[in-house]
Amino acid sequence: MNVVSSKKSPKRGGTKRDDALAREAWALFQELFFSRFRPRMLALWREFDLNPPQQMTLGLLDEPRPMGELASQLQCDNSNITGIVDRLSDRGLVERRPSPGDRRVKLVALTDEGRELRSELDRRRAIPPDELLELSAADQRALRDIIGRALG
Amino acid sequence: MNVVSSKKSPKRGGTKRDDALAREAWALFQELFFSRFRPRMLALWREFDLNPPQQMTLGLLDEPRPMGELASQLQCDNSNITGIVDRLSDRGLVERRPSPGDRRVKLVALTDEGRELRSELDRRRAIPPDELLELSAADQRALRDIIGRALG
DNA sequence: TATTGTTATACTCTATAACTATA
DNA sequence: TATAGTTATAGAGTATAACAATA
Repeated sequence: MNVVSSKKSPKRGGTKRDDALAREAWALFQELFFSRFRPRMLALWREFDLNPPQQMTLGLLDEPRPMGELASQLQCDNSNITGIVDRLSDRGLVERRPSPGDRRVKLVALTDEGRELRSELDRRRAIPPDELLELSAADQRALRDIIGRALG
Repeated sequence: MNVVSSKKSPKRGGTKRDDALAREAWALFQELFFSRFRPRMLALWREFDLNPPQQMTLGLLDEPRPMGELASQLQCDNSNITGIVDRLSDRGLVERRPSPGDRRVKLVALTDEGRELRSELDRRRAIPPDELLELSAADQRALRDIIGRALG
């Protein structure tokens, strides 16, 4: 993942294509994520015996959601969700419910057990990695504010 | 992925567990990655007909590497690499070579075609997302510097 | 004996197409 | 006719265990 651009900005600054700074920031962002944060996340999910789509599905179930909405959030076909929800359901973490308005729709909801697991997962997910904890308070604040602006 | 902590810092500041800023930064970092950057990456990989492990494997092949090293970088079992490399090899993107020092070891190397695809992939991966391009130059610079410090 | 990579097996994810029950 | 979810099928990722070749 060594995609750091070493290109320098042009002599006449402020032009339309002067994206050298953004390229450097993006390269470092990717390196930080893939080399440090991603392995940590995978380990956490494994600890809860969840693979990525299962983890993502639980993460979406703040409230009951239709199968189709889960599919679009997971960027996969409707048919995949059937199996994913089947397996979470076999573990007693989620259940299917009828939808009041449309009898074709099934809502997926957390069970009590699923809610417990999801809470513990949220608690653990919210703990910042050492790389962020070791930054100065000023850096932490600036990072928070900049990412907030990036999110619009 | 709504894991933003709303906890405020304690009255007597500077204590050991005062990590509220880091928690906020981390929550926003995760939201930015999962809701904006990850879908973009998946789309790019799909454009090249690569799934995540294949994309990761090509990304590691700056130079020829033993199967076992690929396995440890991908955090999967040795046996999985056999199939992943088989399929990349069937597409003519990589090849197995003997290792000079140890006849048990096989080195995986990019073919010419693999090198071309990998270069194009790197070029596309290096293009910053709009969320970063639209930040002010000051924010881009600060982000680059802070992430650089986080990486140590 | 230990290690590298493969094979065999089983389970899960993923996409496509055909099907059902609703709308 | 169109839509939501399922089933059937096939290809790919993943883990475990057993294995061959080599160290």
